Amino acid sequence: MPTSVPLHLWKASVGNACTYIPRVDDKVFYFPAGHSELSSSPIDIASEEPPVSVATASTIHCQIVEVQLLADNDTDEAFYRILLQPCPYRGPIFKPSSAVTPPPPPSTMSLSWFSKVLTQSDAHNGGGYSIPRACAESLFPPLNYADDTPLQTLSVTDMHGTVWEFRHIFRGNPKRHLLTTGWSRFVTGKSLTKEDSVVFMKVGVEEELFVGIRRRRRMGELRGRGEVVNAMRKAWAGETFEVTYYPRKGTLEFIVGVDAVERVLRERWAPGVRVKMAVEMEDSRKIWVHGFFIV
Amino acid sequence: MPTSVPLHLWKASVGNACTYIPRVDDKVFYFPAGHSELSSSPIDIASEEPPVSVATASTIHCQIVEVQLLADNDTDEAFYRILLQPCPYRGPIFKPSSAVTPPPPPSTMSLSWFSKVLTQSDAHNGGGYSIPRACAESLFPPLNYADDTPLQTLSVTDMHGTVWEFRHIFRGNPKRHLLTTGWSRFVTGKSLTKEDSVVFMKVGVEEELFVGIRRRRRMGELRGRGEVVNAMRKAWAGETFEVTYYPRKGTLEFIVGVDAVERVLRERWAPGVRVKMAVEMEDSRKIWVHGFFIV
DNA sequence: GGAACTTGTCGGCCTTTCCGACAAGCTGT
DNA sequence: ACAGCTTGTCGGAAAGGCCGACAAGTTCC
Repeated sequence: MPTSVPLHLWKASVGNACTYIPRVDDKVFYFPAGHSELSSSPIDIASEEPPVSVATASTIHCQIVEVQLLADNDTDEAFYRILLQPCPYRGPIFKPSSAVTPPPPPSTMSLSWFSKVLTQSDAHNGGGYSIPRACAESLFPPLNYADDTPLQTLSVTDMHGTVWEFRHIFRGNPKRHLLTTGWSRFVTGKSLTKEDSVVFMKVGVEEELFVGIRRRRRMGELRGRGEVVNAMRKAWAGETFEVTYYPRKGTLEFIVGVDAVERVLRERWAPGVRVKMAVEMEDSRKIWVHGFFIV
Repeated sequence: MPTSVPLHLWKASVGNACTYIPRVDDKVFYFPAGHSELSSSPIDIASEEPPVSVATASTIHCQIVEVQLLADNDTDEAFYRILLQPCPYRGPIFKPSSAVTPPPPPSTMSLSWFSKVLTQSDAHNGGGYSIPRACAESLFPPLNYADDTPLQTLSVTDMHGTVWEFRHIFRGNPKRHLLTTGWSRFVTGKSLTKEDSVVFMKVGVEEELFVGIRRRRRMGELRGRGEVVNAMRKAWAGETFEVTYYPRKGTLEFIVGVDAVERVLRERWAPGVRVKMAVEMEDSRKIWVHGFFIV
């Protein structure tokens, strides 16, 4: 029932809220404890009936059997549903360091994207949307700035294939980019509120435009208690099990690629080690962060 | 490229603007003269180069090879495109009079429909649509008339599968049925103007609602000159040819079922014969017409 | 031919949303 | 710290569209 979403759109849609993107045949670690935190009602492993003997296993090594990258029908949010087969973990396989992190297969499809957290004004007031200048200039077709008030109509496709039209105008004093006509309909249609994020994406040479949504926070991110307990039981029994995960800022990831775990071990990272890393911000800028590795 | 439309919706959509609906294997008469009238620029058969020797043939008997019932992408209008194979006409086949007009195969799918020519107010003023009482009562789900101002939201699918939502309210003094919210968007979306017709249809036990459009008149009804001449040439040469026809009030039908022609002959109708016939009006009412058969 | 009913049009008014003014906040120097 | 740029919020104004009043047109007796 949920809409299947192509990989590149799915990635841009979740942004950096999801560090690991599942692929078929990948080896991963499943963290039951993390999973149980996302249950809609608390799971007390000790008192489950019949007992969940998984309690002592902090992680379960699995291979991914099937991957579905999807968009939620109600909220438009990108999420994944995967099938996992528990299998023995035989320790890290030695690879020459040059081959340790194979570069992702080069995408033949160009994609640029820009996300913005909706302000009060964007979400309700007046019915318009302030487009960050960088977004307008890097994603949308160029306006004719010779005109008095340059404007164009944008056709943007959402994750379900529905096309939305927006009037993009450059006006006011000082001049700024705005979405006017059509924006209000989008906001009500998608039930967007103040702190939700909207992601505009430009794909390929035809420069087709897409739009994704990251919700501020929602009850929906919790999975049914039965679903979670069921997955834990099956995982422990060694049976194939299914997991649904909504990537979201601040939501624990309980499926982690083996590579990532092993890299931590290999690099001998430990609390206190100084790190410097490039972080992609919500608004697409990159910043450097200096700090200490904590856990 | 145009959308394919199921038979029952197609029928309701054209209403009585099309007396003959093509079916594969049907025997029909093709009237080149009628076809040429619908060319975008006049066809002078005498001066066509190379010559169109079809001039003397007033009708060409054909069998239908292929039928496509379609909806125009731009205007939503129902039209058909058929493939015809010219074949010799061997005269009427004798049938016992009881079998002369076989009843159409009983449809397992119920369909009711109601059409209305848009008034000035419907098409522009105020943004609402006056629903004829009979339309509201026979097609739309029953309102709760105990309420002060009964209202409901209708989901209606157009010929391309797009769903439109309309607020249906029963208000005013005297009370009347109206479409308000959503109607204006439909009018602009479909570029409807004053004399266009809108057809609401209810299908099957689930009472799904559909909407079709009959345009008031449009240049588009004329076919390309080359297309028409080409069909005429091929027909005369006995080759399979293609014909596109937009049924419209007052547009000559140049494909006529053999049955219809033969019935005229059989009944010995001639100019001056008195007739009395049931005519289905645009607004779905039936009236009796007394008059004289003219041609 | 008259009463009852149906529905097209209109002006009023409420809601939506488009607009520039202004200023807060950020960036880069 | 300051100048210049970007963009969030606001009140005014225009447009869109919902409303009942009214009356023209129709149907049914």
